[in-house]
Amino acid sequence: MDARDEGNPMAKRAVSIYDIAKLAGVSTATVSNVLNKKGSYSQKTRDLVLRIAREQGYVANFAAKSLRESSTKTIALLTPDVSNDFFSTLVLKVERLLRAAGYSSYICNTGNDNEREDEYVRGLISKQVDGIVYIGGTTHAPVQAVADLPVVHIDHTGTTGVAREVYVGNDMPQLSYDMTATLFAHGCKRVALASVSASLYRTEEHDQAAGYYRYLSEHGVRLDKNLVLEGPHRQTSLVEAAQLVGECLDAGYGFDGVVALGDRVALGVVNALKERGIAVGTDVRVIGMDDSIYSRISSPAISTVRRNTGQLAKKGVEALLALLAGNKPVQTHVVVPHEVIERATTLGA
Amino acid sequence: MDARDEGNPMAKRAVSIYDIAKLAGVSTATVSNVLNKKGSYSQKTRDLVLRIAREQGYVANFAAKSLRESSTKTIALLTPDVSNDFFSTLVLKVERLLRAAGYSSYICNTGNDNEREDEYVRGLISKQVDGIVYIGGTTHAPVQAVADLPVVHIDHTGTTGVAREVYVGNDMPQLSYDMTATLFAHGCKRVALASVSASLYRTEEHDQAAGYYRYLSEHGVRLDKNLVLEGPHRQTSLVEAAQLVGECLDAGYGFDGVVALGDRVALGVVNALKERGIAVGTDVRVIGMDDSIYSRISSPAISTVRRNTGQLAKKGVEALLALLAGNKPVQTHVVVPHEVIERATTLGA
DNA sequence: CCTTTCTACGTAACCGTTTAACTATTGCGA
DNA sequence: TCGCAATAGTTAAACGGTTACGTAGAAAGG
Repeated sequence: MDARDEGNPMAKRAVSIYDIAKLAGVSTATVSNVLNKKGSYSQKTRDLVLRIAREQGYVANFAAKSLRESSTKTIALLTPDVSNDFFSTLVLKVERLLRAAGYSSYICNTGNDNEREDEYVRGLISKQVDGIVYIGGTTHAPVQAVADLPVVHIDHTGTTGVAREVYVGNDMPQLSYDMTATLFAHGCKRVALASVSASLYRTEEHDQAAGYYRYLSEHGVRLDKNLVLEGPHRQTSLVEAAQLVGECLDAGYGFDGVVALGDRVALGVVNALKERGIAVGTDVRVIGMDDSIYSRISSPAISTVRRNTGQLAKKGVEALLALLAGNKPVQTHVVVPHEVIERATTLGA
Repeated sequence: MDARDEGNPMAKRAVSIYDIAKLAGVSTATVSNVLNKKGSYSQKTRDLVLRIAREQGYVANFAAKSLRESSTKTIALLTPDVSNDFFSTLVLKVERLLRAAGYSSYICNTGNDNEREDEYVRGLISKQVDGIVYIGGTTHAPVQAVADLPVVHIDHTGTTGVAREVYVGNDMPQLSYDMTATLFAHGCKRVALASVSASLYRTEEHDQAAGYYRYLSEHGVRLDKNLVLEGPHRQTSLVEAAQLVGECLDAGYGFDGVVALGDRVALGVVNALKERGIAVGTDVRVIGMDDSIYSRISSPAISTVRRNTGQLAKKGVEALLALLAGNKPVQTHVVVPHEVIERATTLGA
């Protein structure tokens, strides 16, 4: 009886390169060479080894391989909330591109909890990931020093202080500027700002609001603090947004346009307006942001800003692959253009 | 110069147990023992090793550890679509429970592509995951034989033919039965069935519809084929549902209730009805399923069925942990109770 | 004082792969 | 015929941990 067959009969060891070598009557080196198309071997040996490998259902031991090669061909994707439509879209697109490039992805949901994030990162370093992609949101505390891994931030603020680091995102101030401009272009006179996302996006959100303020000051519109609707940051941004808008209306602060920093927020606003019998798209125009499912399922459909997740993912992955290849990135801050999508809530009817 | 310091200066090797042993003047065995709280060592040695480990920023090499132990403490979570609210909730809850039990999760998005799923599974076996959890949807083709790993299915149909396998889910036929019963209890006479989810859930969906048919036959209600609204299965179940309902109305097939197999479908139905000026909740009552975000953001809020993701996750993880511990599962099919949540679309006003 | 039993380590094998370095055989040109 | 190169392999070390087993020294018991 082969020594390797002993022990717990339940736990039948997986077949290894060693077993194949034995069956084929060659050395493990040759088996390895054949399987990796390296070195030299005869056609006959190749066929034999391949046949046996298939017959035995051989599958390489990843741990052994990455221990030896000290490379895992795995990238960690850190995102605050995969159940967020925008983020999960981004995550999925990044994952697809990485897979096409021969990398596996390790999807981590941090819940925007810095402690959990650090815990994750420690685990990831232990797991020897080859790189890290932060997707969405903000990391408030400086991110834990991340060995010397390449890091890419997609729609994410926060720094790791690592040498090889690239940021990919939209020009958020310009984005809210364009949203505001769109409403004024439709003749709106009093435009409110609604921002009630979860605290996840605080820093980013601050940037976002900037464009609203800049538009007003550039166009000589007096800022009315009563029209800046900012709630405490809870999960249900939608319900909260509806509430804030309701309170604003009930308090008699009239407005004819709403810049909503997020489609969920916009949807809450639209619902609140509808409930009060206000004609959305004519009496009050609303624009959201992200071109997420929420803007499309709404009735009336919500105008929004497409942030171009496809490009964000593509540029991010390109940057990461460049870093992994050891190249210095061409630019450390990549800006992806956005696009205003007008629908019923600004066009009316 | 230490031999281990040679080579590419960029790629500074991570500090290993070997380095610590050298610095502490002990053997690697002792270091390992201290770090794992095994074996015996003096207080002095313990403190010394721990201090050096901390100072050097030691982090264990996961590949080496799992190669030696042939266990990764990692579970694969296979789900058709993480951007689906219901699935991602389930995934997140399962992940949290597993982490509490000391397991990492490897989240895989199969896109319900059997080929991609097989590719994933091969990779997972290579990565030596300790177990697999299928979350949501259906695997049409028999799932690839999955070594001898424990497998748990949560809200998922399809078999791996593996020895240690447990199913956790709701009683779907009963669920649609209860949905139908709810509408009839409100006095509805003609109840339609709308099912337009993506093909992801086909088998499961077939089960789902069963309760609708059973209710009708048990209560002597004649089945009107015109009220069974089934679209070709596309992604945008919402738009499609709205379209189907619209066509049905335009064709003059009246109804006063809709059983929608999914909240997205229900939302599409509600939107279509509203657009035609039909009073949802009084003229026509609608009930969805999953208690997802879609039912809550709708205005009017949509009645739905809570499937209890908390329990689904909990029972699933419990079963998996039992299997991992080598125990035979108490039951191979666990049924989690559901609960009808009535909101405005069945209660009116 | 001798034997036994602990305590506190050290030694070395092992997990499965890759790969540098080496060997043996063959072919071929000069 | 000799030398050289190419082909087809083999051997053994290395990756970074864990752990069975060995052992030196101290304490304890008779």
